[in-house]
Amino acid sequence: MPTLAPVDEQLTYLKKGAAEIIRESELRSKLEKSRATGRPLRVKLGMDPTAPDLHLGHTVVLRKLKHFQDLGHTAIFLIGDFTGMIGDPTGRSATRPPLTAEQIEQNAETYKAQVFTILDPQKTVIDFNRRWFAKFTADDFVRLTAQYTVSQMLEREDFHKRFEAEKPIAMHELLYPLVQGYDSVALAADVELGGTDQKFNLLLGRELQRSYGQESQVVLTTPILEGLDGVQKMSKSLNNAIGIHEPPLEMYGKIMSISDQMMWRYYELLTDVQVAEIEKMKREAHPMDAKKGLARHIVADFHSAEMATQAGEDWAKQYQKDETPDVLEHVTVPMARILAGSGEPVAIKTPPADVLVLTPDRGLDTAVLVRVDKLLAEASLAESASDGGRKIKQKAVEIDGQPVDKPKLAVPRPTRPLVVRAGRSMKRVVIA
RNA sequence: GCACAGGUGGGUGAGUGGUUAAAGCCAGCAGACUGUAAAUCUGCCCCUCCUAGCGAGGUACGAAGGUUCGAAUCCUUCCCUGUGCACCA
Repeated sequence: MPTLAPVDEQLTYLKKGAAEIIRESELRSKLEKSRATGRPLRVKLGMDPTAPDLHLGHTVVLRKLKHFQDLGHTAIFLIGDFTGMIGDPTGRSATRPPLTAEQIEQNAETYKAQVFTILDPQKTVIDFNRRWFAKFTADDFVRLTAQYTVSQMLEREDFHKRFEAEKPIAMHELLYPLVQGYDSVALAADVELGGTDQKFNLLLGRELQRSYGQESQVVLTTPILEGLDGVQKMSKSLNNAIGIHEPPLEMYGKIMSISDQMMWRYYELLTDVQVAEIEKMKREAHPMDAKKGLARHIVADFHSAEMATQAGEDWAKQYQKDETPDVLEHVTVPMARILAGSGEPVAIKTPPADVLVLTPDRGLDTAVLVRVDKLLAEASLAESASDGGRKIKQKAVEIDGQPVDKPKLAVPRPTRPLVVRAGRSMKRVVIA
């Protein structure tokens, strides 16, 4: 194990981008002790394998774990396969069906892969809380629940609010923090990381450790990243998220669409750009250039520098110059699903008024008629055929650069790929 | 178990028998504008079909039945949530 860096240096590094550290003095003394003994700190970050697709919001805390890892401490990524089995009940209408063991395993695998886009696989300890909860007896459970009281539990803000508002609180929801807190006991964690929304749970871990005769962990929270709207937290279900596996151009474009104000927060929480440098850009750089820089940083992190550059060029083509990007998402649409009428080839020398004939096809004799609204729906450029029809009416659709104002399109055979644009999104569509 | 109060579109929240795919607001989408954005203005915002039209049909107000020419609106049963009471060998 290499010698750990001086404590002050470590602290500065770790404090950057942290929302709160409870308590900093304890972290300092833990760091000091660790440095003196050469024993790295055990740093825990837990996630439930319920939503297997990570987005940039999740990476904020992962990056913090990485920081600990960079300093030579032990990063423990805990997959809450037990807690995941219980099922997170926050959704109001339907109780989520409990995940099966297979789903959990599957999710855990995809989790690992995604987490390693940030963490160093060689140095990361992956653990599962099923490892200890599978052996938990009813006795153990009673002992665990006896460590805490209902009123203490109700201090938690969301429980409190729901209680006041006479909204339902399921029993197992109350159990959740206890179970999560016990993970820290089982792992003998020195530090636990989490979003600020996890504060209560993390603090509970401290108390439980004390109850079980351990030294309390230090809690370090990271801010919850706002999504593309700049207001609500980033979340897939709120449709304001940037997934870490999104294609470069899409990722780049989404970052470019955030507000100027939000971009600084993204700089702070999602890049390693120094604070001083960020401040300098705020004063001197053109917002658009700064934002392009941000987009390039982030795309490079999850793809590569080359792809980031390519995405930057393509983005400029699509949104600034109104050209077609070099790298475009492909999608194949089965002809049979989008046919208009019988699907019999028709003469297009004199096309009906509701049929669009693309310029290069003008001289052709026959073609098959397809419905543009369905084409959009099948290519995921519209939510449904109805939605596609609306977009056509709103003059949001272009095919090969030509505005579409008709419900049908003449497609000659053999078909060629078409560049279809619906509003902001654009795809290369192959009709097969 | 009993009583009371509730369950409306992605979210809020109107609507108590009939110009209603269901007000308003928020979110979302599209167009104009722009520096990508923000702000602003305009249109859209369940699905399907087509002759693409202020077209036709089908679904929709917890669920299922019923009353009625007609129900989100009335009745019945059921489900779910909350509160109070009861129960607690």
